[in-house]
Amino acid sequence: MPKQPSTVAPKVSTEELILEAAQQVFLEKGMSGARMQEIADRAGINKALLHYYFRSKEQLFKLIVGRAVGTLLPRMLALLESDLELFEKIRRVVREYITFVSANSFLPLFVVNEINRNPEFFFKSITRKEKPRLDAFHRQVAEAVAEGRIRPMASTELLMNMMSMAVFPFMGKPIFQAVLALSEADFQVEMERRRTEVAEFVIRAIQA
Amino acid sequence: MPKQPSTVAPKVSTEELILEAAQQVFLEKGMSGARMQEIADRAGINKALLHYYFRSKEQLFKLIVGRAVGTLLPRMLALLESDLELFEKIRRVVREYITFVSANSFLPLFVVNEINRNPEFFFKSITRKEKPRLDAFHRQVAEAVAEGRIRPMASTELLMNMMSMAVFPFMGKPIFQAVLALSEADFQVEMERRRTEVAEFVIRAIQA
DNA sequence: TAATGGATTAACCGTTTGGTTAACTTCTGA
DNA sequence: TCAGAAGTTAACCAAACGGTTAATCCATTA
Repeated sequence: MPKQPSTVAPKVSTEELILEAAQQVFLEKGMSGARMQEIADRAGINKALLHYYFRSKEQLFKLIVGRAVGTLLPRMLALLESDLELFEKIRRVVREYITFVSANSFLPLFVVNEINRNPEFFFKSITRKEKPRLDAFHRQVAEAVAEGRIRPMASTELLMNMMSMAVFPFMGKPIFQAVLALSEADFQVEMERRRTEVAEFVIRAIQA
Repeated sequence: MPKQPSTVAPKVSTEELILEAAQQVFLEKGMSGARMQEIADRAGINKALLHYYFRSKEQLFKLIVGRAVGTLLPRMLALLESDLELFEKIRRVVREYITFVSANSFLPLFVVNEINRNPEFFFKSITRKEKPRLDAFHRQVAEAVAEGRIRPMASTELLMNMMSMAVFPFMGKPIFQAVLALSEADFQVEMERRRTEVAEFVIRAIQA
């Protein structure tokens, strides 16, 4: 038998331990700031064992980046391409994205950083699978404009606005906290409110 | 005489050369990714001379961060605290911010990174000068709400939305380019449009 | 139970990196 | 004109770092 989960120790595999530790360290410090020794320490293993499982720092890093991008982008694209009614879609997209980012607040900055630092790698890794065409979303917006349900507006602009308002406050959290004098609790309350308010803000801005 | 600008060589001071080179390298690679040797090379000088002017990498880095934060934040706060009429203020803030970030597109990501990596240092460095109270802006929004000129809306939310839409598209540029299939020229056209459109988007969303 | 192969470790290695030293050059002012 | 200060350099150093080696541990199985 390949696994015999003891009743006392949950016994997480060493590989998972490493990946978890690597994710922590890379998200906190970035590629160049991360240290293989620290990853080993947090995983509770030897540094040599790290190279035994993942040949090099770069390989391990690319794996973590792939995981991070893979949990952020598909989530967004799938909802945008669903066949929900436009306003309902806006509400769902904003709500789900803010909820997810709330629980993974270091992820967006990490992903944005790495994609800016190494765009070619990113381009390849997403076009390798299916090219993320937002045809349905573009069409949906164009139709809503044509039917006069919303004001003339490019779907690209709409998308940028939604995503910006959903994600950026988490990246700029310390800045907003300082400038707006928000405590930790204040900030969380604010983000909780945005979960619904951002969508309504967008809808008011676009409806005819 | 302290300076005798030759007619042939403009003769930039070594210190400025270093700061310029350091800014380039730090913005591109971050603190841990930057190399003192590369900064020296780009400044066209010896590495020892770098330490002669700026004792350590950390000191040089803090200087660059200070300069970066100092060119981003005051610009925003001053306009927000000016006594322009609210809608006009929104138009001006968005326009000026997008224009500035267009010309310094690496700066926001750098600043956001560093502030997240080292929030205490940032908090100190801005509260040391005058504390950035946005009293005028908060009051202005509250009044506009009371007078029924705009819908009930917290000024914090309004500020976050404006700033997010102005800044984030530049940080997420490669992502948006990939997902929306935008060429370099397409992207620039889009940003040019946003220079005015974002403000109108905000105004439509908030007006009663 | 002995052999096999994967898992794990301590010790080590070569390179890179931030920083220093000591000497040399250039500038400045008395 | 010349002495001292400021500017600049090549060579060097110790620490940190990613990565390797060779030996040991340990579970499986024949």
